[in-house]
Amino acid sequence: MSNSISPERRSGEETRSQILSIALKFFIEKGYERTSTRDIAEALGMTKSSLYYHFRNKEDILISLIQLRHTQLEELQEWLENQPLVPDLLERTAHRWIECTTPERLQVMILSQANQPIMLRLHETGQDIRTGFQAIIDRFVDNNSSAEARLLVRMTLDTISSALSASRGTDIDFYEVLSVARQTASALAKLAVRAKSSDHRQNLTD
Amino acid sequence: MSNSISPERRSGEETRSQILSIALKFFIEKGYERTSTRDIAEALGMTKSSLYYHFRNKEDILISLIQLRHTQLEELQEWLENQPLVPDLLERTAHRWIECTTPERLQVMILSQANQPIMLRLHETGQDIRTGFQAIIDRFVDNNSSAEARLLVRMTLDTISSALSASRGTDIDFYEVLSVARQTASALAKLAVRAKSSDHRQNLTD
DNA sequence: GTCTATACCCAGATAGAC
DNA sequence: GTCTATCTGGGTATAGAC
Repeated sequence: MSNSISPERRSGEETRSQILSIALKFFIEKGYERTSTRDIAEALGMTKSSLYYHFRNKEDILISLIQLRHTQLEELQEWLENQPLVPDLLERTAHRWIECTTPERLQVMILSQANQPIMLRLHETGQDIRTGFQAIIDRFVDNNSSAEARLLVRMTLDTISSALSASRGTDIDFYEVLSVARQTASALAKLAVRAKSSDHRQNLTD
Repeated sequence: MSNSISPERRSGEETRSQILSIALKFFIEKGYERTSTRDIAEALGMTKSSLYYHFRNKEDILISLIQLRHTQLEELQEWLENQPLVPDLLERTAHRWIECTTPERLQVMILSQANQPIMLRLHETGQDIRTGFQAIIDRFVDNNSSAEARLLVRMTLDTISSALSASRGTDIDFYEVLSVARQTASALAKLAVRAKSSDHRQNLTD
């Protein structure tokens, strides 16, 4: 994580993670578009063309950062598959997702929120977190569910994002964001479950 | 709002709003960074340098679009000043804010969410919506309030954003987003009021 | 395998003619 | 109010040094 440049040659993997680390720092500070490959390269004591040995292009660096979250999503998916579908499962799933959020992960979430055009392109090729979420959401809603119920389930699992984005520009810290995310997840889970059961009643009378 | 280009000379204000209208369309479709000034200019049958007569730079176009929302925020502020501080005022304020949201406003919200580095810079100079929100939030919380209570109030007023961002990439429509925003605003308002009164009890025992 | 030099293209922006 | 010409700087491709 150090900025100092070792005079000796770097090894491949190490250089790669140094690039990612510096890039995350710049992307958060100045934004992706306003960070030039030159900024990143110079901070590491190399030229910008060297970056192109490790990454296909600038966007590839951003995507690599964003995809660091995938492992935890897969773990959540795996855990969820083995759980029985009880009424409070949605709330427990949301809390589990919040629990495994580290400060580094929050920074990556900020990055994702700030670069939605790129997230959109990732979404089109099915490589984004949101697509991974879909599998989880499908556990809770089906084709008969109303749009409202589907949206409420998604929002229940997305309270970290909401809390994070509401906290932007304030002095509210990491733990308070997570605490509020937990509280709102519980409240929204109740709404979602209620919407779903009202869908069910609706369908019976059809 | 028409795309067709009139052969005769345009008048100043008219050209300006034509530029804004086309720019909004491109920024939503392709994103701000991937829209070139050339795209905008050619769609209007002019050259890119002509744009610089009407706007200082490309960012100025985006900022002008985003600030179209300000009027409604001021109206909300004015209304709120004349309301007595009763327990359900937060919920009613949130609903009122949701009620005055048009489809065009939602598009501008998508723009704001997608361009957070620019929003951040606007925030630093106090020109953004979030700063305007602060005055409203101050009506509900004071310096004694916990960070959690402050964040919950902010989230209560921000449910359109949350619902909108959760609906991205789905086929959920405008009215469903607003309906869910209303439901979650009511649930969050209750959490916020509860957090505030628990702060109060806390302060009494200090 | 790791990195540099260099050249290219395109986008944003400016100056000044009409 | 709009144009042409031009500048600057960033991302990219490639050849080749170590």
